[in-house]
Amino acid sequence: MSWSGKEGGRRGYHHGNLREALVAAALDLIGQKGPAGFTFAEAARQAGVSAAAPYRHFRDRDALMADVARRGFELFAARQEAAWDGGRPAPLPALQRMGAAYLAFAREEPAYFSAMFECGLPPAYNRELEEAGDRAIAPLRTACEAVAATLPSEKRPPAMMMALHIWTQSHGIASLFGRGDRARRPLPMAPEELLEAATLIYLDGLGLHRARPS
Amino acid sequence: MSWSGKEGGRRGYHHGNLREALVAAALDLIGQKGPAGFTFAEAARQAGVSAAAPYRHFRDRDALMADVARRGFELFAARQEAAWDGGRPAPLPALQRMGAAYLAFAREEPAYFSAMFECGLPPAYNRELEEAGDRAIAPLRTACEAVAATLPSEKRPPAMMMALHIWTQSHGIASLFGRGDRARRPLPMAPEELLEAATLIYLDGLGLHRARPS
DNA sequence: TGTACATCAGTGAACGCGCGTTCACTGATGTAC
DNA sequence: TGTACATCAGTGAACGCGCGTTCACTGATGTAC
Repeated sequence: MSWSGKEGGRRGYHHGNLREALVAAALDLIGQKGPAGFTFAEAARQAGVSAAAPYRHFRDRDALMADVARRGFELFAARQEAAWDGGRPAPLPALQRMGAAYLAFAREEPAYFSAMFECGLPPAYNRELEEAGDRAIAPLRTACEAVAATLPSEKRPPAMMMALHIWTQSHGIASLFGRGDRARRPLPMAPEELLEAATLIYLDGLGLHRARPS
Repeated sequence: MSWSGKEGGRRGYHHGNLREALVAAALDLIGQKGPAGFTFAEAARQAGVSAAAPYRHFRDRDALMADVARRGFELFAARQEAAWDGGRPAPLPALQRMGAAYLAFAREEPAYFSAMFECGLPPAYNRELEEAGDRAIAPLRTACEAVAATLPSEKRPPAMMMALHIWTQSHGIASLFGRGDRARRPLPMAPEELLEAATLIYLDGLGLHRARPS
């Protein structure tokens, strides 16, 4: 990332990759001070350009924020997809991996996480953001369909409801106890354990029979 | 609330109840523009005093924010307590009422809700805030103990784990889909239904036998 | 009941600051011929 | 290969603004006697 500005990567009058550098700077600032403590001017400074330069690439601060959030959703979706890994070796452990991946994302990418969920912009700020947000839940939905298919058909729940249940459960744990920034609350156990137990109990309630650890 | 300033409630040189008026103004501003869009100066203006006056009552902006959050936790705890209502007529429906109360709080008091969970202050900003936050989960813990007591003792889960599962599930639904402000996401059903279904399935998974609506 | 006085909760002016945004401009790039 | 030129991505100075915070101050309150 020689264009991020911090390493003095300017190559002359033209920056070369200012758009990317601004995103990197925004991410860095959001990570340090939260979504509220990030300003257009400081992102420019960190990228090594004048305060007017960002206007060539983003309409305003919100537009940059939305782009960061959009990228966050894309990255998140890719991580979820990777965790699912086609449901190998079996849907249940793969689904559990997705839960762990959710928490890992919140911990390791707190800047993306808060841009996605706590930046104050409406989820439908623009079409790109809205669609990225929708796409981000798709892998979980797919996974829930596969898990639901292993249930007896007469008590098979709607996959979308399952996905929403697991999504909101993961999100609640991540945003209260699993985040990587200073808003994290103390918890007498690992967030991963809390989520894994919740998911197992939930799936039990759906009739998924399995060996339960005593 | 004649002291809130908006109705011109000043009674003379001394405000009379500036502390409360500042809290009311903060709440109003947070509700309108989110935690980030609330400033000390504007709270003073809304309370009808000079910008220097708030310093007689709060060390700085964060201290006022923390006080709003603390009051939010107190109010929330009272609402949860009321919803539980001693577990009448039975623990399960009373627990369900608490879930509904969680969502109702998020919807009806979005300003308190975001001050409590999204203001950017650490949960242990000061002792008062930390303790109020801890007290806020107590009613749910009590409820979970009562529900757990109805389970066969050999598979009775730790009440604290149950409470954390239900808390985080409620919180995830509330903060993604159930909030009363513009950060709310669309959902193809009522958040209350989503939460109620999740709780029933979860309790089923814990072995709580009940008539399941087909 | 009246007066003196300590205490307190406000004022308002001032300060430095950083932000967002606009503007005419200019240096660099790349393309047509 | 060289030159002219259009386009583009930057500059830097300027603007108005609102914020946070400090300061010496002053008006109101309430209490002791």
